[in-house]
Amino acid sequence: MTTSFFYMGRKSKAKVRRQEILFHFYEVIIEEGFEGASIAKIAKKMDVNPSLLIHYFKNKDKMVLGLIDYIIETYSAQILPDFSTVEDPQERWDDLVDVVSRIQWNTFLNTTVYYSAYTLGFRNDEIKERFVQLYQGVSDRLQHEIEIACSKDIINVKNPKAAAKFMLTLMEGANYFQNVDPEFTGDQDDLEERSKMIKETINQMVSTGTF
Amino acid sequence: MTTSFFYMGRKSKAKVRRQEILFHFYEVIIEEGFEGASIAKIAKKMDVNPSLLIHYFKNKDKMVLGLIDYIIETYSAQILPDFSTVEDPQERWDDLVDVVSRIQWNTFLNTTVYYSAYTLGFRNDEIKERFVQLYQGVSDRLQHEIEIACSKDIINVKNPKAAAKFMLTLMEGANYFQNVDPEFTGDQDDLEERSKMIKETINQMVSTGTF
Amino acid sequence: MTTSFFYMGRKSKAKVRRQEILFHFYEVIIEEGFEGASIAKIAKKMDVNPSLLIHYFKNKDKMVLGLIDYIIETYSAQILPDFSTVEDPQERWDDLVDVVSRIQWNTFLNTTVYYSAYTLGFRNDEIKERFVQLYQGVSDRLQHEIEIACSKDIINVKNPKAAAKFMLTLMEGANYFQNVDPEFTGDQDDLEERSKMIKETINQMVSTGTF
Amino acid sequence: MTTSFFYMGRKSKAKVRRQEILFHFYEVIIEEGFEGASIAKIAKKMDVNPSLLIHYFKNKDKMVLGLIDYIIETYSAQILPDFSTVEDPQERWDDLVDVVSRIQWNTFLNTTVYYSAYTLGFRNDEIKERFVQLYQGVSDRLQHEIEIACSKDIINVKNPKAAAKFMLTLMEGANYFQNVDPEFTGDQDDLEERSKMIKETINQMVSTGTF
DNA sequence: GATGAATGAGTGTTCATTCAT
DNA sequence: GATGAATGAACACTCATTCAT
Repeated sequence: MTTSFFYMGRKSKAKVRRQEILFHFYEVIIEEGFEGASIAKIAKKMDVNPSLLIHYFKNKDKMVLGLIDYIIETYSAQILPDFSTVEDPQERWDDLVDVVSRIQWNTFLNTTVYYSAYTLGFRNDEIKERFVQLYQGVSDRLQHEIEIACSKDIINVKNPKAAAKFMLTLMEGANYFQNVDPEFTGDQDDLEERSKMIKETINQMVSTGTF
Repeated sequence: MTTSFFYMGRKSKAKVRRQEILFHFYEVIIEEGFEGASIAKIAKKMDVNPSLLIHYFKNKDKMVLGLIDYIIETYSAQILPDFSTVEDPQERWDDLVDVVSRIQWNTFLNTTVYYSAYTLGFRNDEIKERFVQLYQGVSDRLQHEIEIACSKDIINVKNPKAAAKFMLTLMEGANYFQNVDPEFTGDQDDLEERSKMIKETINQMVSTGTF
Repeated sequence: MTTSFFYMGRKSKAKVRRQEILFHFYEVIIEEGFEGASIAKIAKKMDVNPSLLIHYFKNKDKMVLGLIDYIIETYSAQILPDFSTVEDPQERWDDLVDVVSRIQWNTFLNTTVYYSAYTLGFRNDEIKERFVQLYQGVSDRLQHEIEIACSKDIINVKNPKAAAKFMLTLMEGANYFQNVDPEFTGDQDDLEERSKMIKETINQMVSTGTF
Repeated sequence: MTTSFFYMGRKSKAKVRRQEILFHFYEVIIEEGFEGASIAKIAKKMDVNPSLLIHYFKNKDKMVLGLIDYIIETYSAQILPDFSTVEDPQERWDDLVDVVSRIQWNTFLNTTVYYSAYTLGFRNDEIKERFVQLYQGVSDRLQHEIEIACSKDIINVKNPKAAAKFMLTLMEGANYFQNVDPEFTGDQDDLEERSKMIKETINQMVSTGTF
């Protein structure tokens, strides 16, 4: 539908509304699970008519895709800070490893929502592709940092890509396992200890020439 | 209650039926996702009446719990073989590391089904508990093997529990990451290479006194 | 779903229920038009749950097809009586022409329902086919009567098929036109007059060698 | 109210828009049936906002009435040409019969649309009235031509109105029947043959004093 | 003149489940 | 042990329509 200059009609609220809807979608999934998150429930939570959600997303499938994007953007934006401002190379590398070892993405992304989305990817290529790209992006950034650290002789790695993947594997494994570790308390000491272990593992691997 | 032959037969039939239902439940989840797996669809696939499923499981919640058990039993039974028959300690350790590094549980448990079940745990304590116990069991067995290898001076580990957790983390991380790695082809060479890297990582960590 | 001898389950009411549903479908169309005949309205009229209609017909399309069959069976059963018992050939022919000239199928089939169904045929080959066969059947029977009358020298027709089609055309045209004729009162005298004219037309055509 | 040039322009734009909407309404009915022709679909086809259609027609009922008018105007305009310019009375009559025998109104009016509209008349007096008047008009014109032909001794008819109705009946019956005649191919020869038969029938009836 | 926001009733259909047989 | 009848709540979605801009 072309919007001519003369007949503009009502101002679009689409961007804000869509964001708002996705936020509530997210909230309902937390409370009721992905399979329990119906349009009606989301609408009720927003105190609007269910058909309004359809108005903004055409159908639920597109709403789910919107949510996936929302999740992935959140993840991307928060998973790794920008290290390019850190001048000292040793410090830059230490910062990176520090961040990687401390990451608990269930603090900025609800676990149920995240795993629900991730699981959808196995039966939906469009969704899978987004996750692939997400991890590709993170992997690339890690690789980039590894290469820099390497060039400054901070670490010793022949295959930066493999090393980046190893780091990612460790990050994800730690996160995954945390969910089922009965000894995981979440308190500061526990987190510190785990972080330290991951850090040591990484440093061990990047200094002994394994990669 | 007498356990006559007849009674056994009856009981066994119910058991078989339940197994059969769970198997089809599993299959439907693969095709339609957890949220798409309805009693009607399962019944259709089995070519029986939907009421029959209710008859055997009382309600769907209990059917889901049955499925979780089914999954966890499968996982438990297949994740790690029994190494107690291997006499040579070095060989026993090598076998273990070999198995751990090669594990791809998506070969014996469908990824969608597994992650769906895993995700349910975040909102259902009963389910969570089963997963916790599952990993606890695996962790205990790994720890046990580490202790044996340690006592025979094959490896050098002060904190066997931490080492076991590290191995689990690596296993799960590798599995998780595989799903989103665009470079993962699944062919023999690729698998071999990944396996080798995990093996080296483990051996590196258990020999340098990190744990 | 196979119904073994041993486990028969509950007795099927399908045949009766389906008929009952179709009857109410028909009734609702009369009151609200085809486009206004929703499953909910039919169910309400029957004082049952809407999902019960789905239970018996799977979906609305199949319900519509069921209705078409219902209509066509009614039409077939009532449009022409059996003339084979009439022994005297002249009487047999006269009876036929009498019936044909008097037919007002809106007395045994509601006009809205009938035309709605007929109209559906233009966009649905399955429905169209049923109407084609319906008219084919009537045409065949007319042709058969014409041939008999011909062989007994009651009438003089070289092309019985064409004559049969002409009679059908006249029948349908008269019915169609009646609906939009402001002078059509429907009272006895009017009907008689129209009937007489059709009769004369037919007899004129089958005696002067037009066919 | 002054009919200034400007005002004319505005008024004309509305008229054009309304025509445009009705045209697309018509098109959607062809594709989706009357019951499937929603405002949203029409708007989508026109690539305008649904509210615009309401803006021009107030509500759907009035849009339907507009469509009926559109159909009836088209029908009226095309069903019978003006014969008043034909001077020779025999030729004039022959032309008329020729036209009548050849009419296939599904060439200038889609069958689905026409029958849908016609069917609506049974439950809506306003619509019925328009169809009645439509056929009244056609009937009057036929009667007029019959009277002229009679006065010139081309044909022999005592009851011109009855003869006109007969012609209309034949026209409509032929059209109706064509839709369900499996032997109707639509090719030139077939049409020619049918046309010839109708022509003969008419001429037979208007010369033998049946009317 | 035209758009987009928003509603509320309604659509067909699926859901898990109960109960009679 | 198994089926089929029946329900009632819920599902995603479409409907015509109103109103603000």
